[in-house]
Amino acid sequence: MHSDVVASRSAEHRDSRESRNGGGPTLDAVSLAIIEQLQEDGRRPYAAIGKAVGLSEAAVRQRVQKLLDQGVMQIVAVTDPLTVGFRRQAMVGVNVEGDVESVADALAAMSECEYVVMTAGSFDLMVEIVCEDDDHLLDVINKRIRAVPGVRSTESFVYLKLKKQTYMWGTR
Amino acid sequence: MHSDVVASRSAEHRDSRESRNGGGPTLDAVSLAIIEQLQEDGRRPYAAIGKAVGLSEAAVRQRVQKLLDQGVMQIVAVTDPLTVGFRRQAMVGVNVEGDVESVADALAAMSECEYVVMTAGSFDLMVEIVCEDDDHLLDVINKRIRAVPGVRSTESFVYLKLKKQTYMWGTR
DNA sequence: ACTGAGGGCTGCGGATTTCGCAGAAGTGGG
DNA sequence: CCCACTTCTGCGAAATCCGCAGCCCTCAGT
Repeated sequence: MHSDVVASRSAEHRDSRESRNGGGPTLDAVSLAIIEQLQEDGRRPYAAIGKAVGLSEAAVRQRVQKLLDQGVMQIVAVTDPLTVGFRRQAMVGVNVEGDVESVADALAAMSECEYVVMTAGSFDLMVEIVCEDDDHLLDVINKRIRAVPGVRSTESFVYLKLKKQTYMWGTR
Repeated sequence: MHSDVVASRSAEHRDSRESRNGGGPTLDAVSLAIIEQLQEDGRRPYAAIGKAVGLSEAAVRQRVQKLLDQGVMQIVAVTDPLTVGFRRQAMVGVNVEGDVESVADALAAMSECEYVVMTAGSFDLMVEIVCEDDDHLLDVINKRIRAVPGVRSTESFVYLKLKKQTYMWGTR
């Protein structure tokens, strides 16, 4: 049933990942399998996960705790704020002059920013923001974000409808 | 400790939400409080949640189950794919001629699309895609997405570094 | 006003899961 | 070879999850 995962565990000490990113902890095939289990159901019991990946309940528990401590993953409830019904959302593309990373940090410090990513392309930064209402949204975009030193320009995309939201990569 | 939440539960039968979105179930203050608890820790025991929101363990369990069944929220493990180390990601802005929603559905059906949202602004759709490697990314953007009927043009923003990723709205 | 249906909450056992710890097994450095 | 370190296993105790029966409240219908 799960012999493939078990076999790969002892066969490979380290896989080829981790080489490109700067500082991420190494993940073996078993931890990946555990993460996939928890992507399907964040409350799945450790014993069930252990059966699926070929480990004891206690071992799964240790690895999950370490993954959480290291910040590799987090187990949380996610919702569509628009469905929940009380927020205005937008994606904002940002162009920066000077140090992009410091601007990204400044934006990430804002509580309204839920998602900040550095990109290649006609924007240097993409930022997802969540607001109370239209006034709040306007304030955040035109006052707060544009006020950050180094922000040259912004372009906003107000959310009309969220069509898909998954966290199942690696499971397909 | 939690008297504010308890008081508000009996004080208001329904709050003013749900009016703007098309079909989302109504959420009262207690369900919101439960969701906030699970946004902090998706594995928090029902009894602890009940103590925080002023409900019995069984009642919390019923509500959580209903929220999951209704699709209002999901409890999952989330990671930064770049930290995990084995994917290429990009945000793609899409312009559409004709029916935007049908194009959105077509893109949402693709397994590489993790996030699809209809927007107002210079893009009709924003799509986040997750790929194996650069070749896969190129293939998805230039062949698969552009091949969808109604797609007029696309613009890509390859992810360089994810700076922030939270699910804590409503908790601040 | 009475009644019956429906939804939601509580309390309570029994089954299951989580938790902490001690011991075993594998690994690398001195 | 031995020691320090890490990781896995097994197991009992404590906590949690789960299903169920009963109660309360609301709301239509008569």
